[in-house]
Amino acid sequence: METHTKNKSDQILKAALHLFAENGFHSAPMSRLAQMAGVGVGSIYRYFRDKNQLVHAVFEHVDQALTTMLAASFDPDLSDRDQLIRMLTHLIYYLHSHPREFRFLEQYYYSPYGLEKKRGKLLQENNQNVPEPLRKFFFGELDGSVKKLPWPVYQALIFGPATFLVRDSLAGLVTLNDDMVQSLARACWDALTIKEF
Amino acid sequence: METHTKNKSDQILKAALHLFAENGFHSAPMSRLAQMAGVGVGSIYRYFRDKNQLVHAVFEHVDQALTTMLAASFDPDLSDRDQLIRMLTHLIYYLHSHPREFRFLEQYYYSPYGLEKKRGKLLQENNQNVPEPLRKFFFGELDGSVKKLPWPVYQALIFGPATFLVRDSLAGLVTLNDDMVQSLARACWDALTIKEF
Amino acid sequence: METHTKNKSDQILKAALHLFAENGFHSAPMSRLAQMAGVGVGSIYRYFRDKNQLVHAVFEHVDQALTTMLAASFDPDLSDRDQLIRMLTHLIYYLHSHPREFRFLEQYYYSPYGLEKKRGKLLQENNQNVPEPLRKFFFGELDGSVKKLPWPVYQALIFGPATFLVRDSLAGLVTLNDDMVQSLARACWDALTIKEF
Amino acid sequence: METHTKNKSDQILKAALHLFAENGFHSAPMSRLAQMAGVGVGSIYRYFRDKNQLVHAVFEHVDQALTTMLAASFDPDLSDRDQLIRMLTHLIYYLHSHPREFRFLEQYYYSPYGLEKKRGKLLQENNQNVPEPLRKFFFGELDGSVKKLPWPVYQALIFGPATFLVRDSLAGLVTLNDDMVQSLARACWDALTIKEF
DNA sequence: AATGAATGAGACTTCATTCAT
DNA sequence: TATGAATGAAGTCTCATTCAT
Repeated sequence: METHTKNKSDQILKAALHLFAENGFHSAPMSRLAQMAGVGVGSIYRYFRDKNQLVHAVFEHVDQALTTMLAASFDPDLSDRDQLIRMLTHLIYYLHSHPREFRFLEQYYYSPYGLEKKRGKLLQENNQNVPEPLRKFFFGELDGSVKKLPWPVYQALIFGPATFLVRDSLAGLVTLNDDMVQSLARACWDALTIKEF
Repeated sequence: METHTKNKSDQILKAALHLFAENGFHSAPMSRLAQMAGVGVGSIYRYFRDKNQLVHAVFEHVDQALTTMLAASFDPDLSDRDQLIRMLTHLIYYLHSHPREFRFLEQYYYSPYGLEKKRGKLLQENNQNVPEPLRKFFFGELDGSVKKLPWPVYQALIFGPATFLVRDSLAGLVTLNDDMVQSLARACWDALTIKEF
Repeated sequence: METHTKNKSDQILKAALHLFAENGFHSAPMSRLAQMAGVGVGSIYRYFRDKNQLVHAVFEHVDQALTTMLAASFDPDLSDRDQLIRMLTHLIYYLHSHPREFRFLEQYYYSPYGLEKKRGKLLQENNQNVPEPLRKFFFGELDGSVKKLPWPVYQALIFGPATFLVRDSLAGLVTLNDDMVQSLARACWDALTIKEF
Repeated sequence: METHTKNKSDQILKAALHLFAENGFHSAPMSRLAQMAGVGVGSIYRYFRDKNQLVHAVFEHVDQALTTMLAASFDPDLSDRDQLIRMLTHLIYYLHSHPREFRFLEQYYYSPYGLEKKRGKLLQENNQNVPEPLRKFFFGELDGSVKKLPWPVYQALIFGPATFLVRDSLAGLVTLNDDMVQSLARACWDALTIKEF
């Protein structure tokens, strides 16, 4: 009974993620949310100032989990190429197996909510959230045969395809399989490296 | 005297695009929309059954313009590589110079509205909207040194990075320049082709 | 093409009767009404000041037809008893075979529309609409074994049962047959006459 | 302190009865209704799903009270004739002294609202609402000199005249007095019984 | 701390009526 | 005379938020 408060706040966050992802922010009344979380409507306001703040809190929560997962995917023994492929593979499978989180993030980023938070983006230049060992993958500080590219291009090349694929998969347009994931991750590496003639 | 305000239905569509892109679907009351279009509220309902239908109509409109632009970017004299680079370049500049359309499309796709329309996606396998000469770029029917890839991977590699970059640009995180656009487009081609040692 | 105007007004009246009876006054938009009548919306307003007046006009129309039918049911050769039975029989069959008129009248009488028109009631004491030969049946000026009754009671005893029965019939609660009609009409006569011990 | 305003749901029901009876369903906006009930608009929707359901709820309420009153009019010591007369007398006086209820019922029955509820009619064959001791009066299971009549005819003869009279009375066409009520109730009995020569 | 009844601003939509053609 | 596009007042209903218990 000690972590009572923490539990209640988590229940709310969980219900919110569920409802937001499934119905969109605007078809997720606080009342239904409270019901789903098993708490009173008023209680939500004890933990979150208002609905806006709740939305942002859900984002932080989901974002945090994603970052943690990415950091855990790091293996110092791998080459840069293998590490990149590993990270992308993990990313794709994670998002694919967490469809609520993915759907939430998409709605969040591309809605007015997300724009308020422009500067909170995961992939921003000196974003403290990026786990140290992965920084070089985010900002293009790789060596060897890797092209010198502006970092935004670098990020676009790495993360654009992965999210695009997961999107199609969750939309039901594609059935994901290992072959797709592998070939996509390898192609991303190819995009970064210099072609030899 | 009849031509000073285009079609009334177009005025509405235009105002809707504006408001939806700027404020999101749910902060765009029909009343404000009518005001911005310079028509009575009731008039909107003469042209569009309800708000939902208006949203979809705006999508069709924007989607159509985008498709037309892409088709116009085709030049039969170019090699596949150059044609791909040209198409991506046009796409990026178009989206960048039509921020309302881009913002609208993103909100639309990643909102419950867009999901209703899942199967209407621009990039779907036998989407009639894809202009004929560009089909090979959408579905990976390129030859030479191009990898055999599942088409969803193919599309992800081509369109993922471009939209990712435009997104960052319009979010104010990046200032787009020709160098970025060129290097991104070239890298996309590299992602598709076989590395030679 | 000569009676063009008359026709148009009648078309409107007819469509109005149809729609009012079927949907109720408030689910009968002028636009649908115009459409059903095959005229423009604006045209209705050339023949009727506004919707209210149209409703009243439909009433006059229906009321007129009913009165005419009743008058035609009079046969000077019959005894008072047989004449009453004949009149009630005709009334019941008429209403039953004109369900739209019946439903309209009921809605009209028991709605605010009808109350405005209180004094227009068919059965009012010196209502000019009551056909002369039938006045004695409406106001109790019958002789022989007929009770002396206040005229409102008189009317209630005659018309109350008939309308009640038709109501149930049109509501689908009862399937009308000749036996019912006959026994009801005879019972009405019995209600008016003195019981002998 | 809790008893000074009955149940909030009852306040709403009462205001609704008032407004519906006086103005008709369609001139009784939820806002005015809320105001009259002394509650916020939103509160109505806590107790009733929508306006339709409110209308039906008012009906149930009124119908219940009427049935209760009728049941209370039963006196086992009276002959069938006296009991019928007593019941009709009570009915007439009740309706006359509850004009709002009467006006509401009429509007309800003869409007699309009532038709939805066709089969809920008070006088339907095996309506559970009919109080047991009165069933024989509703369905014609009387003996002695009473005619064998189809039950719809039976009901029409009993209830048709009474409601007809009250209607005229409340419409201001007649001033009700005991003589009228008595003579009407007796005549109803006469309508049911066999004439002896 | 927790609750949920109460609230009312504001959203969407309908439809009687007008008026320029 | 006939039309129907245009209008906006008014109606129904939702839901974020408050506050007394």
